[in-house]
Amino acid sequence: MPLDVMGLFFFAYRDFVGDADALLERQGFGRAHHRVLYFVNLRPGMPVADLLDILKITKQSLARVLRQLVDNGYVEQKTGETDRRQRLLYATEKGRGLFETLSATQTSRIEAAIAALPPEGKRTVLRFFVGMVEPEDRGLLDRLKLTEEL
Amino acid sequence: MPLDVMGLFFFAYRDFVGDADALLERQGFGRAHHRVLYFVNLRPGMPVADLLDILKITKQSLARVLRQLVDNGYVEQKTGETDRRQRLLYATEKGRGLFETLSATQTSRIEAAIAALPPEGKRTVLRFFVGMVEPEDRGLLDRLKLTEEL
DNA sequence: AATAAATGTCAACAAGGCTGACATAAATTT
DNA sequence: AAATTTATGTCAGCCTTGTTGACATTTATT
Repeated sequence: MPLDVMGLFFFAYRDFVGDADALLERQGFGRAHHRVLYFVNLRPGMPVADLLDILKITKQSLARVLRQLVDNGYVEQKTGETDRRQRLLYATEKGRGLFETLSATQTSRIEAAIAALPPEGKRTVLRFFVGMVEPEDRGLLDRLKLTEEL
Repeated sequence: MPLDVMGLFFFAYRDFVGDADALLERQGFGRAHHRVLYFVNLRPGMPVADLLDILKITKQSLARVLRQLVDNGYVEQKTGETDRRQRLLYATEKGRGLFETLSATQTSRIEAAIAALPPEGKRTVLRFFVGMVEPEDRGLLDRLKLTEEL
């Protein structure tokens, strides 16, 4: 059993998400807000349904977090042009700023970890991650343009 | 910004921990119970303080989860021999069985992901994980013997 | 004998998951 | 045109698993 992979995966993720926690708390936000900010920054104009699919949470859970982000001016919703039922999500200038602040420590942690690897290290790690994702969701990774280095 | 690493890390961890969720629910347990089972299986005889340090949660949070595991016969506590204040944690036969059931799908997912990598792939991934962990906790990884393949 | 350490316990609270029910506007189908 | 489906929102209540603070017990250390 690859117990070492399981354990190190746990520790690595624990410290990866922990980076932003102190900063988030100052805004009265939590990890759920961070995840939304990440995806809204990554692909501006994403409809609510896509975000639900990605986060694999219920619309009621998302609604709570999203409302706080909208009310505080970090995210804005625009009616879709082709389908006017959709609410497309965009980070505001303020939202992009917060996301960059939250990402700063995560970025240096990731870059340092990759810099210590052999030449093809980053590609190998990314391929491992893709391999861990449910096959039916791998197309989503492509659509989000997360697999362009592979 | 290594946005791709952040995103793929999220998806990979989401599906990794998701594997056990359905099985856990049948026992009335959650992810917190799984984490405890993992470490107690990995290093039997671990004192409570070490587990608190690893999980980075409060003793009150751990106590609730631990009590359920003990009450249901998955974990047992033995008084430490050298220091009789300690309660050393051991998985029972039942606890080891549940852990193996929970790990089965995770194990195949990990092994498939690694099999698709180049020869040194597993080492590279493990080194990345270690690099993501807080330097002050890397000694703990060694003590848990999670870094033996490196 | 006094203090510190390892653990447990009670109580109250918060974040962020969940379900179920219902509402509205816009698109699609019949 | 009417009926249905889709995308989204909202209200209400529940659960797990985090949190803090206070206090108790047993054992080790000073």
